[in-house]
Amino acid sequence: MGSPEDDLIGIPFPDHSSELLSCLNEQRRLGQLCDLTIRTQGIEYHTHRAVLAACSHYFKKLFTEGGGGTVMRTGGGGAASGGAGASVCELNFVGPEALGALLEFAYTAILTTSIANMPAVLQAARLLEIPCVTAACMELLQGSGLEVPSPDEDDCERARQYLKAFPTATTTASTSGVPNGEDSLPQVPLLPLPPPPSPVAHRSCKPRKAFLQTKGARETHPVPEAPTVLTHPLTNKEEMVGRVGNSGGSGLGGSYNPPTGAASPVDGPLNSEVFEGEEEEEEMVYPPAFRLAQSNEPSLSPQELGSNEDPIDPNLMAYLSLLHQDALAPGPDGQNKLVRKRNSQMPQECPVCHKIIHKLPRHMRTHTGEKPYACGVCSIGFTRNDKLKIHMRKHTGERPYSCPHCPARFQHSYDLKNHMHLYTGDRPHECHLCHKAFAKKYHLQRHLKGQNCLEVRTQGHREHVSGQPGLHRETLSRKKQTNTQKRQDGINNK
DNA sequence: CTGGGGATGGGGCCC
DNA sequence: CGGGCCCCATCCCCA
Repeated sequence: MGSPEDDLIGIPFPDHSSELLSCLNEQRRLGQLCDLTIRTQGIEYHTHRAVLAACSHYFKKLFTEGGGGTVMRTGGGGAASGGAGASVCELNFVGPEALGALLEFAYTAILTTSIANMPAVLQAARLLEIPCVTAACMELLQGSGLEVPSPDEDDCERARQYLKAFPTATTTASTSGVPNGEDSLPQVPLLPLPPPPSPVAHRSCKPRKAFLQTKGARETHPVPEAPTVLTHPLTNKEEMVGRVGNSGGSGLGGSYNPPTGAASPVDGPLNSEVFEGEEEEEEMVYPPAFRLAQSNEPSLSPQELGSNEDPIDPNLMAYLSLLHQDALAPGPDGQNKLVRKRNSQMPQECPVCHKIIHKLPRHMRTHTGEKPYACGVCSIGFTRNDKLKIHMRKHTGERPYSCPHCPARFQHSYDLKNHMHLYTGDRPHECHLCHKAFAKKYHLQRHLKGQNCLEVRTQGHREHVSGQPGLHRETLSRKKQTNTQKRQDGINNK
């Protein structure tokens, strides 16, 4: 009998985690199985405790160290009925926009927010103890030359107090789950609420405001801080908005669409900070992915550009946001533009994978998933025109690379090069263990990876031989002989 | 298991 | 600064 490890196989399902998250997000959108309602400044969000606890240390403490676990049982009965009867958290120390963005992040791994709202999101991420978001926001703000706000002590204290008071704070919500007035929700003894302006509003955002004004790209939308548009194509926001029939909100809360039917967060206190005198909506310069999503080009749908199954790298979002900023950069500053232009011609470090790339825009399409060049025959999309051109050879039958020694013709130059190995006898890829040589590197890799190399097998056994009595040296040597014989036969046949 | 062709993706370089 | 080409890597399929 072998060891237990011999009997166990592990079958990976790489998509499982993303699909799981996607399902949870769907449940959240439909209000299904939600066992918690978060309320902040009159806005309610239905959500799942487990998801929050998995993302946020604060929520984890809230639900596990406090009395949340026991309370949850009281509200658990309603969970299956679509969130009715779920527990309610009052988190008035976090603004609705920031909370919406963080919830979106928790369920999609995509942080969708505006540069202007970034400080509020940062503060919320700090309070809720979501380190990766905190780090990403700080990096983005620093990279943008914006002020990184220091933690708000008042909010921190309120968060702490809420954490302490939580065991007695949660209870069942109204059966409807809809904020249909001030139903008798027990309130957590919190510090006095600040006046309506959200944390965003009362923070030192004047420089940012001026910054955005000089960008001249803020608009007359009801939301003073539209989410960074660059994130739109990379989340399936349009689809989501469309599905719930909310055509109005482009803000974070609006995109989240809390299923309560309550006033959209876009109508929140932030509106008090509507920028004045910015009536003209300038044409925004979007990154290619967004242009595609906006246009009628046939290649990409928003889902293809980025879906829940394909969460965008935070660094990519930062890059896109910076692109967006560049697009909004003040025109008269010719020098800055010159610098940017020159930089764009030089090899640049990819903000996502950190490789040095000569043609960064082209490279970025590999991260955004943009495939603007679609085959007219089979509709396959390509990131580059030259790839489409090569692909078209498949349909046209064109084989421009012909072998000088035989009638063989190839679609790809590299295939011809591989083919030429036949005549040169060149086998440049040699196994360093068994010294078997291969014409193609991949064959060597397959040789090693597939445990085809006798030496790999042998070494592997030497390493585990003490723990694996089931295999004997005798067997190994027999196999070795067989393989050697086979190789000899092959050579002789040739 | 190996060899060969096909297909696709990505980077560098030149124009 | 994008288009086009070349080269390379990787994977798949099939004999």
